[in-house]
Amino acid sequence: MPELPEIETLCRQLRQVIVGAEITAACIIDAKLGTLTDIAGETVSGIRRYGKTLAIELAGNRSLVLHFRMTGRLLWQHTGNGLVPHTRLVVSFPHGRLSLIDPRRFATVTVHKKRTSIPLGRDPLDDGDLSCLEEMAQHCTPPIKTFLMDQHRIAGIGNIYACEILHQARIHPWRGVNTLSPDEWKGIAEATRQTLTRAVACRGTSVSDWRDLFGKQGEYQGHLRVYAREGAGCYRCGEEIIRKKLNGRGTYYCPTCQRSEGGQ
DNA sequence: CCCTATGTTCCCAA
DNA sequence: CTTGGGAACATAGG
Repeated sequence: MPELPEIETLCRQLRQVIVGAEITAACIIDAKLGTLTDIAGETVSGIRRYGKTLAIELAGNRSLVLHFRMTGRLLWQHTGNGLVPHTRLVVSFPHGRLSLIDPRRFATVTVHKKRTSIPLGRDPLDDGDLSCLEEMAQHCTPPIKTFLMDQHRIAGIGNIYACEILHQARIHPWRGVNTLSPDEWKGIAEATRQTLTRAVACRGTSVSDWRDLFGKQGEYQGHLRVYAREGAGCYRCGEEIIRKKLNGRGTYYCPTCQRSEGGQ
């Protein structure tokens, strides 16, 4: 579920709520998550994001590292009501508690020592300069959409935003990366920066499960131009939006706006 | 029963 | 060795 804009939303909201606070207890509800070394008594010193990975940094130079996979999310509650369905982990603070909710149970939680070093590619928001992408692409041939979603190259783009970025840049998802011109790369970099920035401003995309830290839906679903719009008209040219599979993922695009050689 | 789902990793074949 | 595809993970919803 959550891609870069959704994790960034959680990051910003968590900074307002738990930085400087002391963890009073951490309770694993779903044994599949494994066991957490004791973090009770630790103070939260900061929140960081690495692509789609979220790290809650602790003063004792460890961090709680979360990956939400498909359906994971976090919920902050001031009051100690009953657990909402699918709660897998609860971290308690004096002024409220943080729950990890995850119907499909793919999410992971680990405690890392010191500064987490996670082998990920460049962050499209933190490192504004994406000109390195063109260079990386010279030595490989995958379709541009596959390339954008490869977390070791650029970290944070998933299926929804890959589709949206390529529509904005007017590039066909199947286009081989080694066939793109410098101008097209500029367009992709710009579309990436703009799409992700706007999605963050909207607190993410709630097409199904996604909710922010306080249980509220995001608003970017109202701005989607191709994702989940199969058969509907392209807002730019009126053509019907197509959906085909690429690497097993539903891939939405406009066959007119995103026409190009080398594609299906 | 069928298919789909915002992610990642592993296995196997070419 | 590399690349690409599919399955697996587990669950809900249409």
